[in-house]
Amino acid sequence: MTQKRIRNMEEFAAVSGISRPTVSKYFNDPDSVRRSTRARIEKALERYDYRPNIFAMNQNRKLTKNIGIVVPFMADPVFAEHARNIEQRCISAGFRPTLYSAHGDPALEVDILDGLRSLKPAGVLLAPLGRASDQKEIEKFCRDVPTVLFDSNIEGLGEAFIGSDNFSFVSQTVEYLTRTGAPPSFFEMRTPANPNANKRRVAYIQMMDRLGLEPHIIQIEGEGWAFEEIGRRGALEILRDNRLPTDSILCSNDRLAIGLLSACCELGYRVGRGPDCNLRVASNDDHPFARFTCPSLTTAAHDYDSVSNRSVETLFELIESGGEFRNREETLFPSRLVLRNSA
Amino acid sequence: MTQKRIRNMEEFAAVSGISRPTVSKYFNDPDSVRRSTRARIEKALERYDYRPNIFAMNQNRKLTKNIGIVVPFMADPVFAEHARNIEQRCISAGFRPTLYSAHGDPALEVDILDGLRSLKPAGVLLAPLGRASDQKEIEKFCRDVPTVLFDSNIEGLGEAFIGSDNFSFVSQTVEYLTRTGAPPSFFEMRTPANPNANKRRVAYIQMMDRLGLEPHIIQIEGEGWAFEEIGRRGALEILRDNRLPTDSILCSNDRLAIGLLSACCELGYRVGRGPDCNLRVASNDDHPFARFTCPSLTTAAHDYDSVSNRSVETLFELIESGGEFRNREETLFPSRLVLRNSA
DNA sequence: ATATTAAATTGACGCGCGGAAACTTTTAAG
DNA sequence: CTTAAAAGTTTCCGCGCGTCAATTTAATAT
Repeated sequence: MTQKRIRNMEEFAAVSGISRPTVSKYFNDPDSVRRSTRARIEKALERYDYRPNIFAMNQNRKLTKNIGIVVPFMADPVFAEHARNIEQRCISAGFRPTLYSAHGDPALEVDILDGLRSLKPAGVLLAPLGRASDQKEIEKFCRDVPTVLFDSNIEGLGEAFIGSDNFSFVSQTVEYLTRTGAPPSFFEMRTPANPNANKRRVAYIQMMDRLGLEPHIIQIEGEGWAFEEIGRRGALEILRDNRLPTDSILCSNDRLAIGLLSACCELGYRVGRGPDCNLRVASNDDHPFARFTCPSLTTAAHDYDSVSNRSVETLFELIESGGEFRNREETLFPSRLVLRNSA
Repeated sequence: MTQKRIRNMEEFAAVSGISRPTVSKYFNDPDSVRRSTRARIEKALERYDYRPNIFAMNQNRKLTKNIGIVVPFMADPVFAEHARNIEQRCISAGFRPTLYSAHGDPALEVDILDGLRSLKPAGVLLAPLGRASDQKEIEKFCRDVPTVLFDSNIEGLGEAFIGSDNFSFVSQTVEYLTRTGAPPSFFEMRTPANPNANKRRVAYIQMMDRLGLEPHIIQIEGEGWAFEEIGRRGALEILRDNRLPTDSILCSNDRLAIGLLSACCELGYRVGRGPDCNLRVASNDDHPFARFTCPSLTTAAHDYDSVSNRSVETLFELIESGGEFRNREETLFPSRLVLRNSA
């Protein structure tokens, strides 16, 4: 089938009967050449499996087709899902996405951005670690590379932010819990890694005020990204010491809730809204595993698809408009309450 | 601090007082130059933040410092953990790892390998999808690129395989369950995506035979990588139809077990080894969430660290020995039984 | 048919680096 | 102090492609 191996664009241009500069144009943008020549090139492409040397391509190009996707913690399935969505969309748009995880480590996050810079990416989608992030370094990076932040906002960084509306989350869960039973305490880490956590606490207080109820916040200790274990340990203490004012608890996020449910299980608490239950647990995120906890977790769901879709769209707009927006827009998507069995 | 921006290696060589070819040697291998010159270069490196153009570097080099890491499904925290380990080790060895997930899609797996090929990687660590993988394409890839398989073996593919000893898993869980109670049924997918699943079934039968017990295999329907949901649906049927010969069940893997526990919770089964329990559930893998299920999951744990460490070491050996081994070795690590509360 | 415009060709240069050859300097060994 | 080996320097070429200017060819309009 393949008569001879094509070594470079020169040779490929020869066998396709088109000049090399035109072939080069084609690979940069297939629509930039006439339909007839495009057809000829693609016919040749079928017979000879040539692809331009990616290193030589990117060497001189001002802008590559590379896109960096950086998430804070890949072992969290939420980010794996986001990554999958974003990756696919980038690929279909003709870009070359590369996925990175900071694995919860701010130094690694900086290293990733550093390495990314030398890939001359057309743009970067960054879900930062948050509080732990080295903001100065990220700011430096954003000056050099068109960057869209998602999931976790850092004021002023990046050309845009796309995330979820934390108030929408907490207001719905608080409203539901108070309407159907006792008002909830708020269960969170004392020093949360993620800025969304702070907004959720504020939203909780605001909602309780609005309902004329006394907010009650339980802050547990723990550093790092092992939220389940932190939630479990914290919950064991809380439950043993009987520090809950009511039978209702709202977790800042699902991973903490998973840990809390695990603690409930250990201590023999019955979680749910049945008459024989002694605790109601709700949470925020709709983690992929929230469906499979015991009992299944009532939670406010991210609009994952919208967030990742809009993130990608925004990045494309950013790239097309030369890497800068006039003003930094923050897009927030509301949540959807998912009623399951835990509350 | 930085007097002027360094544009290329030529300029950097000038300011460091070393000739360009020597500087080039340094960047290929810092130990290949004299200590004194290395010191001079690194002193210059502190004052000027120059780094060689990665595209120009890789263009002519026969072998790059790139390493590809391909996992079948990143939303499975097991692979996220593996990836983290492997990434770090590659970086400290001076390589440039890039992480890819096939997201359960065989076509994407092939695309990833295809894209990887054009990165001229020094080597690739591949955890294949398994049954669904396009074996011919993977074979082609392995001919071009030094590849080490891990986690999931495909007979004859890659220069080596590093994984876990499935017999070690199942023998321990079966032995434990039979020693402490009724012999277990084996709960698995009828068409498992992963080849380890088949080996586990065989091991189960073998162990039951050895103990003079009748094996009982429950095969549930379901395609894809949403194991938890598949396990849950399957378990709901099994439990409703009362198709369990004993009160003991061994799941092929933890993700199925998580689904099964979820079903148990829904149907009000009490899982555990207490006198008031009506089901014992054990499993294999020690998934990061196995600690947090209700009840916590008794399972045979992968020696994750050993597998990922040995995989990386093997790949490095492979790279140093020119990309080929005399014979394909398969290294299997035994499991460790983790007793928790589900059995 | 001719004028106009769009697209392709020709020929050439440059990107930043790897690598080789021939030569010079430094280092270590006797 | 001599000598050979090791390391560094100079000079050059090539990698594969982007890109540009000048030119020719093809498509579209008048």
